[in-house]
Amino acid sequence: MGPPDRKAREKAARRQAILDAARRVFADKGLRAATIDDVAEAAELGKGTIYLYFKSKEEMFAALKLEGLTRLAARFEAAVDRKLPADQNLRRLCAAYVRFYREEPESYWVLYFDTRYMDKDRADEVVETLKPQGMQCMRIVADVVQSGIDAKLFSPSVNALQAAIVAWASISGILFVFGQAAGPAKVVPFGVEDVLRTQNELFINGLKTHRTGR
Amino acid sequence: MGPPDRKAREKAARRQAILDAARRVFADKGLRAATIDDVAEAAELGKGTIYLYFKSKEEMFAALKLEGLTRLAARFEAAVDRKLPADQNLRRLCAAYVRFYREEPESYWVLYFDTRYMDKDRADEVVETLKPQGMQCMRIVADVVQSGIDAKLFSPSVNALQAAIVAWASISGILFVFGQAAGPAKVVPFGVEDVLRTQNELFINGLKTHRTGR
Amino acid sequence: MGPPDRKAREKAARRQAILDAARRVFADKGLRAATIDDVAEAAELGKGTIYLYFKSKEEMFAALKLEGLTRLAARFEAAVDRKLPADQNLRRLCAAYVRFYREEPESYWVLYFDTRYMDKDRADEVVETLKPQGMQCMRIVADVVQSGIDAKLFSPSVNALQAAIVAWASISGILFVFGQAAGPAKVVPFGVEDVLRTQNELFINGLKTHRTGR
Amino acid sequence: MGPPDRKAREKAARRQAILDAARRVFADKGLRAATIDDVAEAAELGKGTIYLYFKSKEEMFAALKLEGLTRLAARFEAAVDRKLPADQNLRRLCAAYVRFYREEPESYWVLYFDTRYMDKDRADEVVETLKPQGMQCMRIVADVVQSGIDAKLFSPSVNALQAAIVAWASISGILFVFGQAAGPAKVVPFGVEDVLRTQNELFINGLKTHRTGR
DNA sequence: TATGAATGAGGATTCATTCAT
DNA sequence: TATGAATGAATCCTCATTCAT
Repeated sequence: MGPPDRKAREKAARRQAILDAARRVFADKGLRAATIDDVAEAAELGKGTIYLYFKSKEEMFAALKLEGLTRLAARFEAAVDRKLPADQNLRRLCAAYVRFYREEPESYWVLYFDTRYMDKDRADEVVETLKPQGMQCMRIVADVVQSGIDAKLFSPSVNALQAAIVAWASISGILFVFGQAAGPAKVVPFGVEDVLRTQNELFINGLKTHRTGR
Repeated sequence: MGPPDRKAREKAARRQAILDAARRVFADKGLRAATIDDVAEAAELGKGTIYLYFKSKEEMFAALKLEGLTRLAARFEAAVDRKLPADQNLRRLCAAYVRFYREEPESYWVLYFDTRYMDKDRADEVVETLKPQGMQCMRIVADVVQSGIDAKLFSPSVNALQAAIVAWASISGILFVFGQAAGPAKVVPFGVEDVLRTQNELFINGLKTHRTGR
Repeated sequence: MGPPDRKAREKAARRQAILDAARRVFADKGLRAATIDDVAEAAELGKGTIYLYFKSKEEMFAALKLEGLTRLAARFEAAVDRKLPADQNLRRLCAAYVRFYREEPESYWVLYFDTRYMDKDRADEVVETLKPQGMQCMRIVADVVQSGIDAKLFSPSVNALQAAIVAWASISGILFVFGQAAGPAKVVPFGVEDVLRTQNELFINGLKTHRTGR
Repeated sequence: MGPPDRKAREKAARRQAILDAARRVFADKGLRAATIDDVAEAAELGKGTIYLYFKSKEEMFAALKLEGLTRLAARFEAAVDRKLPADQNLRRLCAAYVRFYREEPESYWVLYFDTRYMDKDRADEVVETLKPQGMQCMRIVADVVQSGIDAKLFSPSVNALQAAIVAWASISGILFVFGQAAGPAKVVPFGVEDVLRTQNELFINGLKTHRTGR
């Protein structure tokens, strides 16, 4: 715990401060319009300093993605109560996701921003970094589903991990589609909450065993 | 049906040719990186000519969105066979969507591109233009769900239109999440088809009446 | 007076119609912002047609200049009444100029637009075209001054032509300076009419013989 | 004074260097044809750098206008010698203006460039900035006229400020009209100096009391 | 380590002019 | 003669990134 350690801690703190500033700026001006200058100003740092902590704007995005995913994982972790039945927990997970979306929308949006437009190499790097957190999120959901299967609440033919992905992607998709300024969701007379509730019930219901199989 | 008619037809054809070129360019270089110059070159036209047909890059995007939605609606229309049971039709609709995504991915991606980053006014305009087609897509799905309810295949407590949105957004979300170069979906050992099949079955199952309500 | 004559007359009329349209457009949108398209539309002609009558935008400007000068000369001609004393006539000329400025401001502005920025050759050509009309305007004023000298109303040491130029340029200068959106004249609490009246009286007074020479 | 002071001085110097380069470029290529690239090249700076010092091309023009006016005010200030009679001082002011025009014509021309074609808002801003300097120029001339009135050299019925404006606008007008590549002044056999001398004498003479008022 | 001035490639858009019909 | 679709050079401005201090 000598000086080099303190140095490292300070460096990490500064890096975090930049990420926080970036998130604020993106929330304000939108992902597209925000510039490095904006971030630097918000962080009360020189523009050049940003580049001491992030090789490029893209890397900053990647870091933000990772952070968002980490925050989401933490919310998921906190949402699950092992003493409750699986369907209850799924509802709680869904609610946790929605709160995440409501409370820090830019953390949500940054998850879906721009990855499709990175170079392949860059993208692969990012994926590599994101893998553990992404997996953890999936794991939490999958575990809940599995516990439901184990408790005979859900059909034994369900693949827990696949179901977790379906849940994740469905909810993400709904939030995404509703979050767009223009989008198919704008043409219907429902709010995002209504649709999410429906999705949740259909999903949970879908996991259960039916008298009449298909 | 004299010359003015031919003029109009030629104008429409040229416009269409530009849209086709644009779609190709976007598929090649990605939505973000593509420039008007690229489109002009692909269309074998001067840069200025593009502006005779589209007031701005944004308007071109809007046109592309509308076109994509129209194509998708047509595929949906063709996919439904009223003589089949509702669950079969839902599977066919899902398959149609996936084919759309496979066969003209850029038509899919352009639907979700950039709307969140437009000015509010511009976005509202675009929404207004897109509404009819968007509604039609939803309608087709909703009608199938309703027919399932009427046939007692699905639970009477289901709201057909909401279910349609859930289906739409879920599938869109899955495609979106899997289409990302980097994304949570990259961390799991399944292909998009597997997940879509699971989603489809869960969804259809979810619509059915259970012995045990929740 | 056969058909070729009619052709020529029609051509001239069309040309005039274009100039009229151009003047209207320039008055509407400002000299700078007006495009050939605007003129064509205002003239209810195709854009290409404009080029059948004017080799270039610049030539159209030159034609407009000539026309403006001709109109001004006509107003000057009409303003002078040989039976009145010279100072009266000078006031009438000044008033005629102001009316010109008030009633067709674009004719005024076009006189001063852009000439400084033409190629030397082009400018010389234009000057050559403008010379007769310009000279005529000067002549009218100079004749009035000369008549005042002859009538012993004005000092015999005055050079009539130079005085005419002074009058012309002074009034033009005042109108110009006051017509600017931003300009020194905007900082003073007088209207253009006040200043013109003052200029007029000072000028006329200046032409008269003083008891005390300088 | 420390480094921040030096920084500020350097920044101001660079800004000034850009303005100087701009003036040179405008003198070379004409106000219209000069581009930001030209200015950047002349200043031996990158194009982007210009935008660090001036928000837009228009702002650079405004700065140039202000600078020109300030230089002119300084020349006016220096030209007046309170110990001399008012008519002498008026001649000296006129001469100072002409020297300004001869020695830095682009400073003169930029004063009259483009203001008529700015947006109203932009123009108002510019006027606001220019007001103090513009007023000072007028003041200097008006004070001289007033001193002539006080000394009974000029008529007591003269309004000093209006007379100042007349003088200013008349001389500006003459310079403007003679400076045009094409213009009415090109048709007469006098040089600008002749005409200015005439204007000067007529003006001064006009200010004096006549035996015969009108 | 921190800075912010400098950079210049890049991109959207405009518009005078041409030319095939 | 009349047209208007096509053109592309020209221009302003942005912003991620570098680098000397």
